Amino acid sequence: MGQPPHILVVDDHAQIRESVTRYLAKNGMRATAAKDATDMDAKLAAGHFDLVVLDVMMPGEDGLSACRRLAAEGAVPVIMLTALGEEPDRIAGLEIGADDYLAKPFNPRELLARIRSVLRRSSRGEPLAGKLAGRRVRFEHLVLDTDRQILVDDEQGEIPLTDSEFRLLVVMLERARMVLSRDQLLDLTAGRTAGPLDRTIDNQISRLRRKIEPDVLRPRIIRTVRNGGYCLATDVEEQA
Amino acid sequence: MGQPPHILVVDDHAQIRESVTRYLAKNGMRATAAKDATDMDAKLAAGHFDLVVLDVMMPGEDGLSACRRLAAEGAVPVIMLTALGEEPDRIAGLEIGADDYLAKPFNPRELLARIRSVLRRSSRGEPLAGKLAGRRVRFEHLVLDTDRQILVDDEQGEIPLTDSEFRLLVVMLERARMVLSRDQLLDLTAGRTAGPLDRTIDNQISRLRRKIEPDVLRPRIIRTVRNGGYCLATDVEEQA
DNA sequence: TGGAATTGTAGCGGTTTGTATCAGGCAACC
DNA sequence: GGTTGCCTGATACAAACCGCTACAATTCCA
Repeated sequence: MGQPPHILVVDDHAQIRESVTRYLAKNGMRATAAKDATDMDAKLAAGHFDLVVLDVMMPGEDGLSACRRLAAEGAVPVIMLTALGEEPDRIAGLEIGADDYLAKPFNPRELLARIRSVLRRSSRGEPLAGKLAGRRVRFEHLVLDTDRQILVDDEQGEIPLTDSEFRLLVVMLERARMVLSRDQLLDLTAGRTAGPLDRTIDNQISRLRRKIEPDVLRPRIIRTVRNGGYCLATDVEEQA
Repeated sequence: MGQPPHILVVDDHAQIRESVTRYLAKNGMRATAAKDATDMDAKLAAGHFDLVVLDVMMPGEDGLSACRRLAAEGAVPVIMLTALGEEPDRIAGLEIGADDYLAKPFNPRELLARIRSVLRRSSRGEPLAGKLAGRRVRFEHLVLDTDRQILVDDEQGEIPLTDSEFRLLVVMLERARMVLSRDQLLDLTAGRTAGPLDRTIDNQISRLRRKIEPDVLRPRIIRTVRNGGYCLATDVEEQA
């Protein structure tokens, strides 16, 4: 793993969130906190995570229900935290698709060990193009072929994309019409966090625009949001 | 899962062996018992198992030691049974490479849930379950005959593969659409870890591409992921 | 044991990508 | 309306990465 793994901690108790994220950060991981299932969904959409630590008891959507959703999607492994410690609940957690669980109160060291264990198991690579792997999608006058990593222009034919152009485009297509900050884009495409003078994303956007915008001086597909980031301002539809 | 999973239960107490194997059999699994590490090795060599349930405390070779061996080999997932229930030991079990553990005395239903959880986890990333052996698979314009270690091109006929080309191709076919780092590939094909200037995998990819890519200059089947590794970007289907 | 095939190592060169820098544009404020 | 300051677009350059060839080491087999 080139980058330290990124963990999302979901718990409604602020104190637990903070102590856990701090402990994980101290032990060489990146940790982000979410306060409920809605927050979790937002964070998952906005960044890249290698594992989710999920509390069972939460206001709003239940932890078990949230876990079931994540497991069905299969994109990210889950460790459940249960305050009950009762067998039926513990078993329910596993049967629902959690990769592991831990009874509260727990030893942080043990949580860390379990996270490492689950990560080791699921350390095989992620799919290249995310949910778009193996598909072809159309937007405006272009069709992206994710297998061949090329764009097909309705008139001009094939346009090859470099790796970073391709990753950036895939990330934006998966989040069409959402405003994505440079930080988010850098996290999603390269899995790293930006330095203070980082113009990497600006540069890549510029290069990508040259390949997809009919009029580079007045970009329509990738719109700039001043002080916000960038936004793919077009509809995306799947192609047979 | 076509076949019911086959579980090997290793414990020196005859009573536990029997009750566990009986319980697993009643719940749709095949279960076999072994009374110590030596017996375990014999059973593993004689047949195929999907998971090993391993007691920590055993006469002869220690359970932790046996677990370390199995984990190093990486062929089969392990669930440890510990009579102690003490944290330090539990953590040691995970750090040694066990996929999960359970403290005695345990609820058989929970053991079953954990077995299912680990099996689900370890089968998720292996679409063909590593059991490409003895099968024939098709991808793009090629059919790989694993028995003869030969590719059959739809038009050009048979293409022989060297050992390392074959191993590399099998590993990638088993993980189609996943991005595999050079480290992972070297580990999976040769069982060793890469040095700092190791270009072995690049070289083997290059040689393999020459045999399978219609246009070597623009590879379509095995794609390079800059800073990531390689990815087999095509569907793989089993052939009768 | 000798020769052929296979596999690992070294190095060159092209491509891609991150960083630095400058120029233009938008907004706020006087 | 002009000016100032920040933000973004574009260019240039340097470093990193990867493909390929050539060669050395190893293995395999007769």
